[in-house]
Amino acid sequence: MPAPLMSKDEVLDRLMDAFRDRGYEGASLSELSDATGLTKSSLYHYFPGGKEEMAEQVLAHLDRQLAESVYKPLQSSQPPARKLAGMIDAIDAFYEGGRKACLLERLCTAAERARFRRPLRKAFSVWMEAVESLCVEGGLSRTVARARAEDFVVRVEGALVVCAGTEDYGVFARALKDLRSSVLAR
Amino acid sequence: MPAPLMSKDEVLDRLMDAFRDRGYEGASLSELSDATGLTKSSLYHYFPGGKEEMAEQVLAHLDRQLAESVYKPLQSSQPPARKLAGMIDAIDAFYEGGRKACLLERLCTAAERARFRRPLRKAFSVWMEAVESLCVEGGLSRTVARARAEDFVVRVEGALVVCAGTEDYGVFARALKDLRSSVLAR
DNA sequence: GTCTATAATAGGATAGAC
DNA sequence: GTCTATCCTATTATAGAC
Repeated sequence: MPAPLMSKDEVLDRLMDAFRDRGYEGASLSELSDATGLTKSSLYHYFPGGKEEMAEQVLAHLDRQLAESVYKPLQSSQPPARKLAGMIDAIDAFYEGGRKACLLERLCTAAERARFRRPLRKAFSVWMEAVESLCVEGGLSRTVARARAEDFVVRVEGALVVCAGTEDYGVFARALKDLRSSVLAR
Repeated sequence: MPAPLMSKDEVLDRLMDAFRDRGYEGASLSELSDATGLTKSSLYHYFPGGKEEMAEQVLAHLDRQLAESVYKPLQSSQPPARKLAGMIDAIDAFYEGGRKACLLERLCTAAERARFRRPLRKAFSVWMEAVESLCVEGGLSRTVARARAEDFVVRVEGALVVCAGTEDYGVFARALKDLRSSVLAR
C-alpha cells in the first residue's frame, strides 16, 4: 500500500481553505479533490461520510488550530495587554488581513446550521470565553467582560463580511486597530 | 395567456428569502421553484439568465427595499437621534431580530464575488454613506462620521453572523441597543 | 492509500404545448 | 405566463484493481 502523500493535517488545511473560499455548498468534491491533490476516492478513504464528514473534521481541525495559535498565548504569564496584542496579531494572520473568510461564517446558513449546530456553537463560545477571561484578568467586571467579548467576536466577524463584500481590506485593519485599544479599556 | 399568479415583487421577495436562508450555491432551482410556487420554466420566463440573473435582480430588489424602509426615513425633518432610532428599528425588522441572514453576506464568497462585485460594493457603500451623513448631521466631523458608519455596518453584519452561528438572538438585540446610544455620541 | 471506472442522482437549462 | 417533458452536465458516491 502506497505511503500517504501528505499528512491528515495538511489535507485538512487544504479542505479548510476550500470551504472558506467557496462555502459548504459551493465546494464540490471535484474542487476539494483539486484543492487536496487527492482523487475523490481517496477523499472517501479519509472521510467515509463524504463532504459532511469533511466539514465536521475541518471544524475540529479549526478548533485545534485556534487553540494553538490564538488561545494558547493567552495562557502565558504576560500582562493582559500583551496577550491581547498577541491574540489580535494571530487573528490578523489567520484571516490574512481580512482576505480569508471565517469558516464558521461560511458554514452557518439556515440549511447548514442543522448539520453543524454543535461545533458552531462550541467554536463561538470557546472564542468568547477566551476573550472574556482575558478581560476579567485585565480587571474588568464579569458583566463588562462578557459584553466586551461578545462585541469582539461580532466586530471581527462583521469586518470579515464587509471586507468580502467591498474588497476594502482596510476595514479589517481598522477594526482590529480599534479593538487593540478598546477591549481592555476602563 | 394566463394572468400572472403573483407580482414580480412578490416573486423577488420569495427568492430573496430563499437566497438568505440557503446562500447562492445552496439554493437550487428546485428550491427556488418551491419557494415561489413557479415551475423552473416559469422562473426562466422571468429570469432568462437563470439563477445568476435571479440573484442580480434580487440584489436590485434589496436596494429598493432598503431605500424605502431604511434610508427614506433618514430624509425626513426629524432630529438625527430620532432618525437613528427609526433606522435601527427598520434594520431590526428587516433582519427579524437576527433570525434572517443578510443577503449581501450570503452572496460574497470568494467565488461569488466575481459575479456580484458591483452590486455588493454599491449596497455596502450606500449603507455606509447613509449612516455617515446622519452622523455629520448629528454634529460629528466627517472623519469620525465615516469611522462610525463603517463600524455600524460591521457590527450589524457581525451580529447577524454570530446569531446564525450560536442561535443566540440576544446578540443582535444587544448590538443594536448599543448602537442606538453610541453612534451619535460625542 | 491511491487510483480508474462507473453508477445513481440532482443540478441548470431548454423546447414547445396551451 | 405557465405548464410538462426532456436534455445535458456536474455532482455525490461506490466498486474494485494495484
